[in-house]
Amino acid sequence: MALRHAVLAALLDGELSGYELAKAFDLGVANFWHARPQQVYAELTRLEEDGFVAGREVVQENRPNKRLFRVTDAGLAQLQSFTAVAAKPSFIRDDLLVQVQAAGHVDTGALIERLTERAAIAREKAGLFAKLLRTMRGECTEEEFLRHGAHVGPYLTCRRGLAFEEGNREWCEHVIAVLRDRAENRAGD
Amino acid sequence: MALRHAVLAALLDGELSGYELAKAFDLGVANFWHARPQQVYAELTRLEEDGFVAGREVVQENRPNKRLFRVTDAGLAQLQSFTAVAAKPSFIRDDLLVQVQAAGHVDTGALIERLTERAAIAREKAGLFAKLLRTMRGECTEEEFLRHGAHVGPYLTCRRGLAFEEGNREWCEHVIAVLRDRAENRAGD
DNA sequence: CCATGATAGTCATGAAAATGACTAGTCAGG
DNA sequence: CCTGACTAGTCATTTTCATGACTATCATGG
Repeated sequence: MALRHAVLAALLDGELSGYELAKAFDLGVANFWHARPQQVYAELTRLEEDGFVAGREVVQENRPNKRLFRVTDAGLAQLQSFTAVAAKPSFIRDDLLVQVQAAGHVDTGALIERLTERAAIAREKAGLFAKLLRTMRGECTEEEFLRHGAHVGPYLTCRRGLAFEEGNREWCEHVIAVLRDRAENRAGD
Repeated sequence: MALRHAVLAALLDGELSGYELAKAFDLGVANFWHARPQQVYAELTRLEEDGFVAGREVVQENRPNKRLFRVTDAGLAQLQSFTAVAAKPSFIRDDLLVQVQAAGHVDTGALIERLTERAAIAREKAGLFAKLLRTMRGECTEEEFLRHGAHVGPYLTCRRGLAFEEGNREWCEHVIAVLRDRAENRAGD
C-alpha cells in the first residue's frame, strides 16, 4: 500500500499521463519512490477503480492517444489519512553495501570497480537533482522559494534525493581510498 | 537473490546462530540490510541445502539448543561472483518522503509530527551506529583502524549507515523548519 | 505462583515488487 | 526501405517480502 500513495502524491501537482508517471517512477526522477512502468500502470488502474484518481482520454494526432489522470477528492482524503499515521522507518538496502561488507574476503579490485561505477552514477544523479531543483525554484533564491514558492513538497523530497546521492558518492570515494591504501600496505609487507 | 548474499556476508566474520543473525537483520544492526527473522531462517535453510553455509548443532544447558553457521568454500565462491557483477543502483524508498511530497495538500501539523518522530528515530540510530563504530575500532584511532584493522567491511558499511541516518535527521529538521516558517507566513496574511 | 521477556526457532498466507514478453503507431537517420 | 528509438501502454509469471500465529524452555521480578 505504498506505491498507491506515491502515485497519488506525484499527481497532486498537475495532471500526468500514465506514460509520464511511469517514466518518472522508472528513472527515479520521482525521486521519492521507484517503480517499474508495469507497476505504475497497474496501480493507476486500481486507483481509478477505487475512485481515487480520474482519467480523461486525450486524443492526439500523430501518436497514440493518452489518458491524463488527476487526483479526486476521495484520493486526497486517502492521502490525508495516510499522512496521519506514522511512516515505518526506512532502511538502506543496497547490493553494494553487501559487497563492501564482504571486503577482505573477496577480490578488492572488483570491489573498487563497483565502487567507481556507483560513484559515477551517484554523481550523475546528484547533478540531475540539482538541475531539477534549479528548474523548480526558477528565478527565486532557495530561501525565497522555500518561504513563498508553490509545490515545496517535490522540492523538499528532491533535496533529500540530492543529499542521499551526494552521501553515496562521498562514501564510495572514501571506501575506494581506504581499500587502495590497504592494498598498498599489504603490497609493502 | 540479495538477502542470500547479505546473510553470507554477515557470516563471514565469525560463526553466528540463526537467532543472532535474525536479530541483527531485524533491528537493522546488520546495518547494510534489513529482513525479518522468518526470512533469515528460510534463507539459512536454503543456503544450507545448497551447501553455501554449514551449520553445526550446539547443545546448550538451560536454554534451547542452537545451530551455529559458517560460510563454506562454495559460499565464498558464490559471494565472490556476486561481487564480480555490478550491483543495481539503490533507491530511497520511504513512506515519509511520500508524505512530504504531498506537503501543501495535506495537514501540516500531522506532517510535522511525522518528521519529528522520524528525526528522533534517526538520532537514536545514528547514536547506535556511532557506538558500534567505537566498539569495532577499540583502542585505535579511525585512521589506524581503517589502515590496519581486521574486518573493515562491517566498519565501512556501518559508516554508511551512520551518514545515512545523520542525513535523515538533518533533512527532517530542515523540512520542519521550512513548514513552520510557511505556516507562520500564512497565519500572518 | 504467575506474568514477562529472552532464547531459539517454524509454518502458512498474502501483499508487493521484479521480470520478461508483447502490441502498435510515429519519427529520424542511413 | 529498413532499423532503432520514442510514445503509450498491457499481460502473465515469478520472486521476494511482510505478517501473524504458534511451540518450547528458562530466568527474573513481583
